[in-house]
Amino acid sequence: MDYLDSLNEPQREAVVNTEGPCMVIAGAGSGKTRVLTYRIAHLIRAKGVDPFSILALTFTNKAAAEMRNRIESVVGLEAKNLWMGTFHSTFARILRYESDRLGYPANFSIYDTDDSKTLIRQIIKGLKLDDKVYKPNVVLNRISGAKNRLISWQDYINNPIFQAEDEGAMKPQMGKIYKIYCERCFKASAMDFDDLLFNTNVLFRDNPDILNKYQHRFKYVLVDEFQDTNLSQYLITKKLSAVNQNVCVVGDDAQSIYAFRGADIKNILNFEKDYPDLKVVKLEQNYRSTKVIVNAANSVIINNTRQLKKDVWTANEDGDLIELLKSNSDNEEGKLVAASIFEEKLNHQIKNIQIAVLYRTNSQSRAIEEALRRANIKYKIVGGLSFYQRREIKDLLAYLRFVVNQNDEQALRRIINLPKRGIGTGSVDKIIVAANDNGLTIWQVVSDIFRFLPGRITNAIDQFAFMIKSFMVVIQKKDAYEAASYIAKQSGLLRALYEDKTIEGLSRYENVQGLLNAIKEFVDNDENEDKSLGTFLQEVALLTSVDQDKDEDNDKVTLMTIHMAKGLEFKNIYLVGMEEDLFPSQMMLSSRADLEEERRLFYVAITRAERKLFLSYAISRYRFGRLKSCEPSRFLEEIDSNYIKVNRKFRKDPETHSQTLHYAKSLVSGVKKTIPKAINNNFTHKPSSDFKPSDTSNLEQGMKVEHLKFGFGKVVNIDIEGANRKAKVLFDNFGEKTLLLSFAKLKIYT
DNA sequence: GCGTAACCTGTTTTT
DNA sequence: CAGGTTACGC
Repeated sequence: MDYLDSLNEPQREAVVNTEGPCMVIAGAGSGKTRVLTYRIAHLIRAKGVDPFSILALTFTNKAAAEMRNRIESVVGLEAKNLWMGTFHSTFARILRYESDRLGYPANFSIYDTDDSKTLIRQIIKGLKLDDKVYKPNVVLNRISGAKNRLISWQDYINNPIFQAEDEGAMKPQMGKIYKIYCERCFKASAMDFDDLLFNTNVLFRDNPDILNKYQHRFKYVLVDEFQDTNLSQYLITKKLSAVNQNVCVVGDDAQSIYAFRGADIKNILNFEKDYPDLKVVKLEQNYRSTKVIVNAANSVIINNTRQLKKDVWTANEDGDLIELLKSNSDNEEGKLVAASIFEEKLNHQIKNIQIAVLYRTNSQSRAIEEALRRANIKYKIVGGLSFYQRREIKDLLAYLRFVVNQNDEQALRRIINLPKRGIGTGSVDKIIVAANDNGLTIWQVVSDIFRFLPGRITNAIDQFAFMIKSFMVVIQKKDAYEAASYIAKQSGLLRALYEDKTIEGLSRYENVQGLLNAIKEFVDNDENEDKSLGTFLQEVALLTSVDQDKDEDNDKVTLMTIHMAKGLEFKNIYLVGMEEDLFPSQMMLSSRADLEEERRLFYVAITRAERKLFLSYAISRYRFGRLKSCEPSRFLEEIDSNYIKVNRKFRKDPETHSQTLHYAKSLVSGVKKTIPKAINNNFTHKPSSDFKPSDTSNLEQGMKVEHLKFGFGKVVNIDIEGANRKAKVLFDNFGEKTLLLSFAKLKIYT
C-alpha cells in the first residue's frame, strides 16, 4: 500500500488497526484528517469493506465535504456510497425514513434557531410571563442543554433538582415552557436541531429492530472532532457501534471549543472506561507549524488543568517570532493589519489565500473589512450572517416549507401576510386559538376558514388557502426547482422584491434568484436520487453557508471567527482583538471551566498558523456604539515571552534568536523543560483589595511583587532586550514566569 | 391593520 | 451602531 509509506508510525497504527474500538488523540496539525481519510481508504482498498457499511460523522458540513473530496481522491468513485456527513444531517435522514415510529410525518420541518426562539417568545407571551425574566435566548439554551443530555420534558418536570435550580434563578415556569415547546414543535411536525439527535436516541431506544438494522448496516463508525460531541451524540455513536465495536474516534481535548453547545470533554475521558480493550493512539508530531508557534501554543495550553497528557512537538524550523501589533483603536487595528499584510506579501511572496484574519466575534470583521478594502487587498468573509439566515431567503423557504408541511406553524406565521394581504397578527392568533379550541391543526382552520372563523378577514385568508392548495398540487407534479420558481412567482414574493429598486432590494432579489439556482443545482445533481422539494428542504435546513464564492479570483484573504477556523491552516494568521472582555469574552469569565474553554480557543487560533503569527490588540474600541478603552488580553501574558517580538522597529536581535533556538531545541529533544509549570490549581490569585499596579520602571531583582493573577512572588531577574523589559518572577503558587513589563500589572511591595 | 418614529437592548461562538 | 420592538396616528 503506497499511501501507508507517507505516514509516520503512530499515524500508520491508527490507519491499520481497523478492527475494534480505537481512539486517536491528535495534537494540532498532526495529520488528523489525513489519518481519518487513509483509514477509510484502507478499509475499502485493503480490507475490501463495502463503502456502504462505513459511517463517518463530522460536525460541520465543510469538514464532511472536505473529507469526502480527499477520500474520493484516494479511492475514487467508490467513495460515493459512503455515509458521510454531520451528525445532524445523517440522523435527519434516518429520522425521515423511520419517522412513523416516532409519530412524525416523513416531511417534518426542521426549525432553525430563529424559529425556536420565536416559538419560545410566543409561549412566554402566552403564559403571560415577563420576557425580561424569561429571556428567550436563555430559555432556549436551557432547553437545548436538557435535550443534549437526553433529559426529556417529563424527566425535567419530575426532577426536583431542576425545579430548585429554576426557582433559584427566578424562573419557576421553565419546565412548563419546555413542555409546551415540545408539544408545539410536535404539533407543527417540526424538530429543532437538538431534536434531531434527541429523537434519534429515542428511536433507537424504543425500536430495537431499527437499532439492529443500522447496527448491522454500519460495520465501521468513525467520528471526527470527537471532543465536540455532546452526550446525545456520544450515545448514538455508542449504540450504533455496540454490535461490531468497530468505532474509531479522533479528537483533541485541547481543541474542545463547543462546550457552550453541550460538548463534553468527559466523553473523551470516559471512552476508555466504556471500551476496556480500547486502542489509543497519540499523534504528537506537528507537521504544520514552526517551532516558535508550536511551543508558544504549548506554553499557553499548559495553563489549563484538565487535559490529557500530550507532547506536541515539531521538527520544522524555528521560524519567525510572534509579532504583536498594538493600535489605538479598532479602525487603526484594521489599518495596521492591512499594512502588515501588504508588507508580508511584498517581502515573503505570500499570497492572499495563505493569509487569514481571525477574531472572536463576527462584529469585529467590519473594521478589518474596511481597511482591507481601502488597501485594495482582496478578502472574503466566511460565516457571519449566512446566506440562509437572510430575510428574503427565509421568506421563500418558509413558503416552501409550508407547502410541504402544513403543520409548520412558524412557517405559516411568516408567510400568511407576506406580501401584505391584510392578515395581521391578531387574525393569526385567532386562528391558532380556534385550532387549539377545536383540536384541529392550523391548516384545517385556515383551509376551511368560513366554517371555523366567520368574520371580516375570511376573504383574504381564503384566498391565501386557495393559493397554498394550488402550490400543493404543483409540488406533486413538478421537480423541486420548477415548483419553487412557480411558488416564488405566484406568491408575489418575487414581484415585491423586484419592485423594490433600492440597493438592498436589488440584492434581495438576486439572493432569491441565488436560492432558486441552488435548488436547480440540487435537481441537476445526479447524486441526489430524491429530487423532491421536501428532501431539498431537509438538507438546506442544516446548511449554514453556501458555496457562493463563484468568483474566478479566489486569491483572497480569509476573514472568519476562530470557531470557523478550526481544522484549517494558513501560512500567516492575524489574530485581532486580543483584549480583555473581548478575548477572553466577558461572558466567559465567570468560571474556571469557561475560561479554560476560551484558552483552548486561543490555542486553536495560534495553531492555525504555519509560519507566522500576528497578535493584535487595540487600546480602545467601539462597543455598544460607544468608544471604550480596553486592556491587553491576559492570554498575551501566558505566551512564553521568548517567542514574542514586541516592537516591530527592533529587528531580530541575534541573542534573542539564539536563546529561542536553544530553548526550542531543548523542548524537542526532551531535555529539561523550562516551561513554567502551573503548580497550583487555584483559579486565580485573589488580589489584595487595594491592588494597584505600580510603575515598574524601577523594578529590580529581589523585589517582592504581587501579580493580579499569579499572586505574590519575587523578582529573579530583569532582562532588557531592545525596548522591552522582561522580569522573571518566581511566584509562590505558580512557579516561575517571565513577564513583559509593558503588559504585566505588578504591585511592588519592597 | 398598517406605517412611521422613537426606543431599547444587546453582541460569543454553530448544527 | 443596528436590529428589533413598541407606541401611536392614520
